[in-house]
Formats: sequence, C-alpha cells, structure tokens
Amino acid sequence: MSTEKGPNFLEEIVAEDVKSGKHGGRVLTRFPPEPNGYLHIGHSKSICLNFGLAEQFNGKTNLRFDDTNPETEETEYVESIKEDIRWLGFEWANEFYASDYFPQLYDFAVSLIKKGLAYVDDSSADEIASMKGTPTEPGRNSPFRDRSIDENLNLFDRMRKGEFEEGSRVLRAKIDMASPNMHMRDPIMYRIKHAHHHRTGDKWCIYPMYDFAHGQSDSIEKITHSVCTLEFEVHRPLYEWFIEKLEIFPSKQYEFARLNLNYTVMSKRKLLQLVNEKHVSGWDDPRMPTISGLRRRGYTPASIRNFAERVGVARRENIIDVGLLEFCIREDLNKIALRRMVVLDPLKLVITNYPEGKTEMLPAENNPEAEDKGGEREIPFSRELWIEREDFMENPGKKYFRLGPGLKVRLKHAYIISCDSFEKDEHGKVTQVNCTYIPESKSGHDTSGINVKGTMHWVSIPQAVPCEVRLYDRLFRVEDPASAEGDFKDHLNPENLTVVKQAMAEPSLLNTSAGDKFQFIRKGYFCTDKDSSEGKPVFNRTVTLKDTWAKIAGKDS
RNA sequence: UGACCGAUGGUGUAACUGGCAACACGUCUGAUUUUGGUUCAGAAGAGUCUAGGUUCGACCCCUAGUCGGUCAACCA
Repeated sequence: MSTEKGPNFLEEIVAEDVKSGKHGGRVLTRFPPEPNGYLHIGHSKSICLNFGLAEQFNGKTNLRFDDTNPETEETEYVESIKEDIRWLGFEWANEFYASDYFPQLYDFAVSLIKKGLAYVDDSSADEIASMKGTPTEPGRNSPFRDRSIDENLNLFDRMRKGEFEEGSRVLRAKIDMASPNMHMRDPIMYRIKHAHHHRTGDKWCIYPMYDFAHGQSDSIEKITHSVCTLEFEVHRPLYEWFIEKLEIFPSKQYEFARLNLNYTVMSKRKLLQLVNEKHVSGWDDPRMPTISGLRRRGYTPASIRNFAERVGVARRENIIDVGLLEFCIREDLNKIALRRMVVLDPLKLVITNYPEGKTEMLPAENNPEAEDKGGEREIPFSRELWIEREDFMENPGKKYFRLGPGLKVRLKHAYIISCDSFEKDEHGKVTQVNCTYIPESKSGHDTSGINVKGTMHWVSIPQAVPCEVRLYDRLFRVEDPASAEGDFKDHLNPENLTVVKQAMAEPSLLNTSAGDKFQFIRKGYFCTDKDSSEGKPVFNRTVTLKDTWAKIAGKDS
C-alpha cells in the first residue's frame, strides 16, 4: 500500500523492534480517544497510523476510551467514535476503557504511597499552582509533602470514601519540584470529583489524571508502541517514571506531529463551539472537518485513508493544504461516481426546429471511467430544455466555448445546436435562448461532420426534477483561523454554504438514498443528503471539478 | 534570562543511514477528449535555516547562532 517513499520514522522503530525480537516481535498499538467530542480528520491520521502500523507488522490495535474526566464525557461520543473508526475501515482487537482500570489504578496509587513516592496534599488549586513555579523558576515543596506513609494511606482511603469535598485534597507524586520539566514537579495523580461517570456511575469520587491513567492503561494492556502527538512529548519522562516506579510492563511512548489543515480549525473545543453556537448544524455538518461531517459531505473512507497516507508522518509541524484532501476525494469519486446532469442555475433554451410535444429517450453512459461505462440509463430530450445560465454569454470572448449568438455547441448525449437569438426582460436579464438543432448530429450517430469545441449539460424541462442543492465552500476565509487576529469565529467564511433551492435534475435523480454519490457533469461531485424527502431530493456538493475555465476566465478579468 | 523538540522547492514527505536531492499535491506548456473533467507527454521550481568544523566527500556527524513549536488545567 505504501508508495515508493521510504518508511516513516515510526515504521523504522517498529521494524527494528520486531527484528531485534523485542516483546517477542509482538506489536500492539492503541487508539485512545477521550469521549468528549466527535472525531475529526486529524484523528483519522492517528487512526490510520496506529491501525496501519499494527497491520503492517502483524500486530493488533486496541480501542481504548480515555474516560477519566466524568464532567465532559458522554456515551453519545463513545458511539460516534466507534462508528467513525469502523466506517474508516478499521476493526479493533479489544474495546477497553480507562475507567475499567480504576480499581487497578487505585492499587497502583496505594503502592506508590507505600514506597513513599506519593502524598496527599491539602493545598488548594491556587496554592498548588503558585508553588509550582514557572518554566524558568523552580517550584517550592508543599507543606504536606512529608506526611507519613500511614497518614497518606489513611487520607487517600478517605478521599476514596467521599469524606472530603471536591477540590479539597489531591494525591501527588513525590518527584522534584525543581525539575526543569514542569510535569515532573509533583504532578497530581488523583483529584476528587463528586461527579457521575458515564460508565462507573457514582462508584468513584476520585478520578486519576491523564498522566496517572494513560501510561498505566498502556502498560496494563501491554501496549508495545504508544503513539501520540508532539504536545505529549514533555509528558514522556513522567510516563516512564510511573512505569519504572510501579515496576510494570514497559510500554514506550512515541510522538509525531499532528495533522493541521488550512482554512479550518481542528481542536475539539473550537469545533464544539461552532456546534453550540449554531455556526453549523451539528457535529456532522458537511462543513465540519469531523469524520462524520466529511462522511455526510460525500467523502469516502478510501479517500481519507489515502490522504492520511499521502500527508506522511514526521515530527515537524505542518499545515496541509486542503487541496490535497480535495485531490484525494476527486481521485476516488472519479472512478466510482455515477454521472448525472443537473442544472443549478436554470436558463430556458428552446429548440425552435424540434417538434412540439415530442420526447426522445437518449442513452447515456453512467461512468466513462468504469470498465463497462457503468452501464447506461436513458434521459428524455425535448424541445424545451434547462441549461446553465453561465453557459450562455451575450458577448462571448474568443476563448469561450459555450453558447452565444451564432455559436454552436454539443448538448451532452444529444445534438449539436446553434444559437440563433435570445430574449431579455426589462432588467436586461436573459430569459430565453433560441436555438436550432442539427438532426444528423445525434450522439453516437453523428454524420454532420461538424466539430464543436464545447459540450454542455442540460435537462429536459417537462421531466425535470426540482431539487435542493447545497454548495459548500471552505469554512473559514483565512488559512489559519486559530492564530488569526481576534476570535477565530470572526473569520468564518460567510459564503461557506450556498443553498440552491430549486435546481433542475434529470429524472433518474428522483429516487436516491442518502449517501449515494454522483458527479453532476461539469459541476462537481455530489451526494444525496439525509434531509431528502419523497419527491424532493437534497444534494450536498462534496467538491467541485477541477475548473480550468475558471482559471482562464479569472486571468482575463 | 529555562528545558525539550524541530528546520529540505509554494505545500507535504523521501534520500539505500556520509557518495552533489526524489516522489506526491500545486503551478505552467502541449496532446487527447461528446464533462474546459479524466488520461497522456513535458517543463519550471530547493542546492537542504546561517556560520564554522570533522571528512577525499555532509541534507545526514560536531559546535555556535537564527527562526519556529511545546511546557506553568484538580483537561486529555
């Protein structure tokens, strides 16, 4: 599957470990989401990496929910995360929860207390923070740091029993308040939270912190390679300290640079804000970079996996151009999407020499890229058609291959027509184009000998199916909204959604199912949205086609 | 004024681990085309952050500097 490129640094590490027989050549990775939001495209890089690494070395991957903060976590998120991973095409060996390990973690904590390596601190959050120092100044020891082991044991037990108020005490590791690494300055292991947990209910009122849960969970599961993003790098010494002092399975942590995409935001906090403040319709709004949003937008699992492969893995900060994501989905959809004709901005065209009331059924291939052309369908042709308003120009330039007074053009799957005249209303808006067709130029039986430069899509008016089409554009109008001036929401693209209330589709589009994927010829890739109703389909634009003409036209003006 | 990490065309990732930089996206030509799509052929674009050093030879090793990122939540 991998290209001719060399292996990434993680593949090299794992390959070496396997070769040297570390852990008997066993490879076990894990994907550890916190169920406090939906998965996004950045997670898909991590998913592909973790599952891909295991697959590549005959290993397995666990799905483990890092659910140690009951206040933000919900079952809804658990379900969506599982759905998204499966949709991407991965299956986990085990479904685990950090909360499953609460009893074990508690015992680990007790053993550290017994070794004199952890203590209960009665200081307030503010006091702890002020004693912590800063990155450039060392911290100070807590006055509770040297409590006896027995007192610590007693206090920790009472913390668990719920004898103390939330925030009144914490359990801390006794390491080094002067460490240049802030995370080693007696990090908090447990805090009191009288909160209901989505899985353990009210059984616990003390919860372990990330640093005293993640590495231990890895170790309990005997994870061989614990892959995470760069910001956890400073946690690694602590990750290793706990494992060493606890004398448990030595999982190893490796960090890589997270995925960043331009013109969007990628933090769950920001995405949650967009949802809560109704800037989008939900986590699965097609404008969202969430996996569910991309799915609804029309992205395929293959395209996303391919994208993850192409962006590579390294330890360098990066910003990927959304253009690459778009390339990946076009590449996939070009091969599989059924071609259909839909006019988004209808302009009436009358073929004056075509008999009134006559209807011809014309065969049309479903996909020129497919082996058997994807089979055929028949589309009705008649005297009155809808064409795209932008396909007619009153005063066309030399490079314009479409319709204009005196110009000839091919109607896709039908005839060559010649434009004779057009009509305008009092505002100067073109209301109708009049053409004559050339009977001998019928598609597939063309004996006219005429060659035209342009081919246009069209829809027969009597049989046209009105539909709603949602045109999505980039969510933000600046490349990096998160670091742009002001609030990131100030930079939302006001035109990130254009709803076409009444586009005109060919009849075959009347009955489709949510998720069905099409290429509306010359307009882009679209998919049926779940908001469709009987007789009134709704389509989402996944991505436009590459548009060379737009480039040319843009240059001229 | 700290510690840690990073730096290769516009973007991202490579370079057989020291033998004068490749692949993909993008860009630009041209061909083909009943989608200004696809496909095909080709081109431009970096001399590898800077300065020293080691070496016959450095993107790769060493030193110093510059720039960027991360770290001071009872979040993960």
